[in-house]
Amino acid sequence: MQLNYIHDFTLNTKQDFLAVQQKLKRLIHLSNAIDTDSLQTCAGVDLAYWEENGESFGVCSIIVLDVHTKKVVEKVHHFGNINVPYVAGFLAFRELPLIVEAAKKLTIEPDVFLFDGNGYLHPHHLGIATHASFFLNKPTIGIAKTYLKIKNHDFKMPDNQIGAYTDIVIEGEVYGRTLRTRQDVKPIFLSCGNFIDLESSYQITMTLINQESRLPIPVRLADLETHALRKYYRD
DNA sequence: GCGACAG
DNA sequence: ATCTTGTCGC
Repeated sequence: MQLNYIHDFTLNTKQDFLAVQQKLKRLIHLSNAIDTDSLQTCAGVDLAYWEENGESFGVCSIIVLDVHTKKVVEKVHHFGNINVPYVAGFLAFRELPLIVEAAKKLTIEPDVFLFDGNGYLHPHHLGIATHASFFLNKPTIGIAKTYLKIKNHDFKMPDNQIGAYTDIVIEGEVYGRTLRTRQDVKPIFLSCGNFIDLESSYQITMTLINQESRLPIPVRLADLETHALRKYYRD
């Protein structure tokens, strides 16, 4: 599978993007069970944006954590131009160029990557987490803060208890789950990225939750880091 | 024309 | 995502 398209500016129409998603869709594998105890490291990925002289810039941060000590073991980032506009359903085409470059700077090869955005929970099962797996060749998990409505299907609110969830089933297929990671806090929307099953994704996500945020630690830290980096690059 | 719309 | 002040609560 040729993946250099991510830097090809001729691939910028919705039809082109759709064609790519349809092809990659066949290569998704969600039956792989991964035991949390067998993991060593996991990474969180996020981006921040800003405008300067009418140009769009972005910075991607990847934070790698030791799963068991919860300590940061590596931190990389990549800053650059943003050329693709945000269109719901096509987020990956906008964010992947910076993500791929940032990932190249990693010396550690994380066992799993957690993304700020959907994975399989997507109209074509190709949210950012799933799409990115084909570049990283590693298991990925999607963590979205708001719900992306698919086929007019609404999500069912889980109980107000840590770990409670309701699966998002659309036309008989499980797309992901609405997950309460903290009590009295809005749920997150979890879905497989690729090369991992939903149950493992759930276990890993819950293992990475602390009192600081409803988001798993690596994603939260990457979010904070991108804001700090933006402040740095702006000045 | 109007509303929806991951980040 | 980003632009932004105050404000409620632990």
